[in-house]
Parts: sequence; structure tokens; C-alpha cells
Amino acid sequence: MAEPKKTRATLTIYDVASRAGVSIASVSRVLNGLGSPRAETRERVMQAVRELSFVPDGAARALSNGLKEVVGVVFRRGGEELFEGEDESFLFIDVINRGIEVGARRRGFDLLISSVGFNDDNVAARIAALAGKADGLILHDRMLSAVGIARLADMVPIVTLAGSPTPASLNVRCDNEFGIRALVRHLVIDHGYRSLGYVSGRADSPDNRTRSRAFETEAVAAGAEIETGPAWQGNYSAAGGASVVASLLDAGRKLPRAILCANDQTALGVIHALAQRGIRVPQDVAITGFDDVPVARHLHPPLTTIRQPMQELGAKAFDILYSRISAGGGKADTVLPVELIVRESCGCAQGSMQASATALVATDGM
Amino acid sequence: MAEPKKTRATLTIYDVASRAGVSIASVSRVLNGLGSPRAETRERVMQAVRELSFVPDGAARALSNGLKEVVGVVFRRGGEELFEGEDESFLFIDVINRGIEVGARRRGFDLLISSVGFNDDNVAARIAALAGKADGLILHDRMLSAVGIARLADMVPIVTLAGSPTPASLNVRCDNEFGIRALVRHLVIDHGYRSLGYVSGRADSPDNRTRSRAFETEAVAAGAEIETGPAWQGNYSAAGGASVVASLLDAGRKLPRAILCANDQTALGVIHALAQRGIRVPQDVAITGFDDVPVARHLHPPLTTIRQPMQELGAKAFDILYSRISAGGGKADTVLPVELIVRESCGCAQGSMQASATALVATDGM
DNA sequence: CGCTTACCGGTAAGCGCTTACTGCACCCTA
DNA sequence: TAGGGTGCAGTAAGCGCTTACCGGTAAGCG
Repeated sequence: MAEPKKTRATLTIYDVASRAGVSIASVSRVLNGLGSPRAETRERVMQAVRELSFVPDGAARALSNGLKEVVGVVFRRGGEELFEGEDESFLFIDVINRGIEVGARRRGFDLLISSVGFNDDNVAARIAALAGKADGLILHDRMLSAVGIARLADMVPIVTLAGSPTPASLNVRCDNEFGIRALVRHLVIDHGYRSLGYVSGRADSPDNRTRSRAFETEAVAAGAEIETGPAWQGNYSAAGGASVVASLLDAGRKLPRAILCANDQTALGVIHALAQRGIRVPQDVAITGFDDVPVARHLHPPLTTIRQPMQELGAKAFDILYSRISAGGGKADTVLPVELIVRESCGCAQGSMQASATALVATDGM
Repeated sequence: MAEPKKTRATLTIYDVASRAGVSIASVSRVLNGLGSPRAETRERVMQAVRELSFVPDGAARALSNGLKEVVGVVFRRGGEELFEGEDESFLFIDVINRGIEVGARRRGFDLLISSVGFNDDNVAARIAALAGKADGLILHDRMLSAVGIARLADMVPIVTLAGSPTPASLNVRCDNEFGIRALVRHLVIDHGYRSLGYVSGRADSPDNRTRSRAFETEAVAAGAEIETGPAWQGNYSAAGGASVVASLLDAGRKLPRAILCANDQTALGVIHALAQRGIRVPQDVAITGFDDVPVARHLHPPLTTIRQPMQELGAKAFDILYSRISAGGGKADTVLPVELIVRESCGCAQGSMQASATALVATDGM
């Protein structure tokens, strides 16, 4: 049946049309399920498509109807050498991307990804090129300055993750305030700890700033004493967490009764450093994380942390972007609820306390 | 300077041209660095581009010069619940993709990714749609039947990973034979083990078939006795490895002195199952893996395995695809060298034996 | 000083597809 | 039987870009 004709010049709908004995318009209509072609016409077209194993060209399609059905996703890839367990941070991003993909697939979109190394140059140019190939962009944390975003947003809708909305771009993030509040309250009210510390993340991360601020506000509100200052500056990595503890201890400072960490990676490093000094968790110092990465439950002790709906975050980001692409609207700032996961590093006995709370979404409209 | 003109209708090179007072051809030439525009012309164009923050449309470009500068990548994503540590298999794929990206970036290509769940339907249609949006496709292991590949290859160049070349597609893989041979020789010759077993991977995986066959050949050649049969069928997962051991033991079979596993995941499950029965590794049974995933070195005992150059594999796959796209050539079957990583699960004492070998690439041309 | 040569820049023709518009049959109604 | 619908299919115009081709200007040469 199938011709042995090995087509090498690109196959177009003209080829399909002539083989089926119809016009290109009909081919297009059949392929897109538009209009109401006669059954026979439809059949002839499908037959020809099958015989030629024709696949319509995406670029031509995109050009013609102004929709590429592609979202660009930009994120950071580690490059430096990794602390043990650090690999997890990759996963983290991948889970979000997976969520984006899920959302995208529902609309027939695909993901055009581009990762950026910590010391890549001409990042803005790369992202711009990506923008040209996509209908919209989703930028992971700290990929582009506000100015850079503004410039690009003229051409393409942009959604940022865990950042903050700009006049030109939308943002999706998790409810950091609620997470920190839940953690602080659990430590202060449920456990009665009176002194708290917060090992922060990268100083330039919006997420970190929010968490840091929420920590101070909530701790004070709960009536606890807090330790702060540059000595508490981490960088989201396990190594960073470990070195904060090490330098604090080396400086002879007394640790607070409980330490909140900017993320689970940091907590991992903190617990490690503490163990090396013979300080017990949670008996001497209680520790909490943020993120609930997969290994969190396997640490010793299992880590009390905040679970963020990563995959949902990705999916939501796509949805927002999509609504911006198709309608032009889109909520400027979307906040997703997080959940307190109580394990043992806070001082709770195994399985004793099954606290679990969910934040209300601020305003979750269409 | 910048006009407050909030362009909403798509910006085109016509806009840039009129603002710069030149023709669209000049704009295009400047943007692509072709021809030899006068310095002044170039400057005016660049200025206009900057002021408008213009980004050329990828689809139009692609349509016009027949090159999208996009590679489609299709792979499997786990969906089932995971055994502890199983997450690693994600990483595995991501490392390869990362490699593809590195290669792609060198040529200004981006990655259009699409993951397929184990029970997604209309996979072929999805892949076809992807093909329409890309200049070529890279398919991870077992994504499409040979027929499906043949059909698509009519329209787009295809490179498969860890598969086997078909008349229509190219393939890139690691040197499984060498890896297995190195493992078998190390176990038989260096350690003197006389009986070997091989816990296989998914039956339909070309990689697995190759490894399995190599195992039998090499073991026999080395003069060892081998255990085979359906009882040794695993599926690349830790759970699969564990259940092979469990059923073997439950059936009262005596285990061989050394067991090779189809991959590290499997080895992880095997070691776990052995530990549960109180069988010591490597004193009672030596175990080896394949892949050298990051956790391999952290197992107890650290896993002797074969390291595959994952990232290179990805990069190579892209290069092959690229040469096919641009020139039409491309080596049908590319084999990358692997390396024996000796740790302790084979019976070597910590750091005692620093064996390390590298296979020669069969024929590594341009 | 006039003509050739070189060099830029502009005009216009597509790339493969979608879709508005138009044309043609055929069927229904009066 | 004639007029008006109705419904399908075809023609052609464009989507935003690249580039072959051509024309004009200025420099070089005899």
C-alpha cells in the first residue's frame, strides 16, 4: 500500500491535498477538526495523511494562527560541586517543571526549556531568544532582574515563580508567611520554646526575604526571643547551613532553643554540623526546615518542615500564563497554601502529634 | 528615552525598520550579522531594536529558513510510587537531558521536552505533534516501536538513546559489552569467584538484552558457572531486584558467589533484600551494579559498578542529530566508553584496589 | 571627465499553514 | 418549475521573517 517513495523534500499539506484529491483548505480543516467536512472527504484526507505519514509543520502553524503552543521555562542548574544530598535541589526544580508540563499538556502546549548556569554570560540574550520561540515564559526564582523582565514582558507574557509580581509580569508562590507562622507557633505555643533563630537563604531571594520577615514578626508576636544578624546568613545550601552553625559555635554564641531553617537543604547542613559538635536534635536544639524534600523524612531525626505543593505550583503557573496568553488577564499574585508537616526534629515524639494545617488561599480567582 | 508606547499588537521587523528609517531587509541583516551593513545603519537598527525591545519571532524565522533550532526530547517519567532512593532514576534522565542541552546550546538550539507517563495513551500522536515543532527528535529508551520510529523518521531525523539503530534512525549508547566484561573479569579473575548470577532489567530493553547476552558470553569465557532463568528477571527497579532475591531464597535456591545487577537501582534492592535475610555483602555474596548513580557510593557497602558518561551521552546524541539535520549524514550507531568503578560491594577492601579501565570507542568519527 | 566596478540597501517572493470569502450544488418551498 | 436556502469545498490573502535579485550611488580607472 504505502509507496516506497522516500520523500526528502519537505512534505506539505499540498502533497496531502493532491494525493487526496481535495484542496489544502479541506486538509487543514480535517486536521483541525473544523467545519463539517463530508465523511468521504475526511476519510480521503486521513488516508493520505497516513500513507504519507504527514506531520504538519509547527512553525507554519504558529506563524499562521499566532500561537506556538510552547511555553519557555528558564531555571538554574547547579554546577558547583555538591554536598551529599544536595542533588535534591535538582529534583525540586524538576518537580515544578513536571507540574508545568502537566498544566501545559492539558492545553496542548509543550515545554521549551533552557537552564542557566551560575556563571553563564549573556543570560538576557538567551532568554530573549527563548521568548521568540514561545508564547510565554515561566521564570524560576531569580532568573532576571525586574528591568530585564519589564523589557521582555513587552513581547511575551511572563510568569515568575517564588518572586514578586511586577507591573509587567505575574507571579506564583507559596504562602511563606503562613508556613513560617505555623512553624513558629508550633515551636513556641505547642512546645513552649522561648528563644528562636532563623538561618536564612540567599539574601537576594524574595522567598527568603518573605520568610525572614515573617519569622521576625511571628516570633515577636508569639512572645519569643529571636537571634538575628549577619551571622545567621545562609544560602539555601547544606554547606551554608553547616557553616552558620559552625561559626556561631566557634564564636562562643549560645544557640537558641529552636532553629528554623530557610529550607530543608539548610536544615540538613545544620543538623549535620550540630551532630558533629555532639549537640542533640531535638533534645538540645529543635530544628525545622521548609520545602519537604523527599529525604526530609529520612533524616535523623525526621525533619519537621513545611510542605509546598510543588507540582501544583508549576501547574498553576502554567494556568496563569495561559490565561494571560489567551485572554490577557491573569491574577498578578497567586499564593498557594502550604502545609505543616510535623515529624521529630521539632521535639515531637514519633507519631505523637499529628498537627497539620492548611492556609487559606488569599484570593484565588480565575 | 524609551517611548511610553505600550505595544500590544505584535511588534515586527517592519516596526523596527520604520523607526530606524531603513528597510526590513537591513534589519534582518543586522540582526543576523549577514552582509556588510554600514556602521551607521547597523547602529540605527540596534538602537531601534533596543528602544522597542524587539525580539524576532521564532516561528516566522523557522518557517522562512527551514530551521527551528529546537530539538524534541521524549522520555518516561515515573508515576508509580517510589521505593526509597528510587528518585534517582529521575536524576538519571535529567543528567542526560542536561547533556543534550549542553550540546544544543553550542548550536543555538533549545530543548522541547515532553515526558510520557507509563500509562499515557496516544503517545505516538503526542510525539508526532512534538516532531512538528522540532528539527529533530531524541528519544530515550523504549519510547516508540520500530514501526513508530520509521513512520516519524520520514519527517524528522531521530536519534534514540540506549536502543538500537533502525534503517531510519540513529542510536547512541554506552558500551554495555565492555562494562559487563570488565565486571565479570574483575569478579572472576581478580576475586576468583566461580559462580555468577545476573539480575536482569526490563525484558524489552535493548540495553538489558545486550548486558544479559554479554554476561553469559563473558562468564562462560572466563570459565565461571552462571545462574540464569526466569527467576532472575528484574525490571530495573529496586523493588524488582529485591523480589528476585526474595523469591530465589524462598525457593531454597543457593545463591551464586557474585551477583551482577542490570543497574544500580536493582543492586540497591538486592542488597536490601540480602541484608534482611542476614546475608552479608560482600562476604557471602558480592554485588555489582551498573550506572554509578550518585547514591551508589553511599550504600553499605559502597557499590562497585560501571560508570556511564551520561552527560556526554546526551551531548553526543545531540551532535549526531545535529549532523543529521544539517548534513544528512550521521553515524548509525555510536558507542561511548564506560568505566569500571571498584568500591567495596565486590569484595575489594576500602581503597585497596584502584582498578579502572576505559573501553575504546569502536569507531568514533565525525 | 565619463564609464566601469563595487558596495549597500530596497523590493518582493516565498516558507507552510489557517481562514475569510466566494462559488457551486443540491434541496426545499411556494 | 423557479427562487432562495443551506452546506460543503476551493481560492487566495496573509502571518513575520529571510534572501535572491536588482537598482542607485560613489569610488576607481583610463
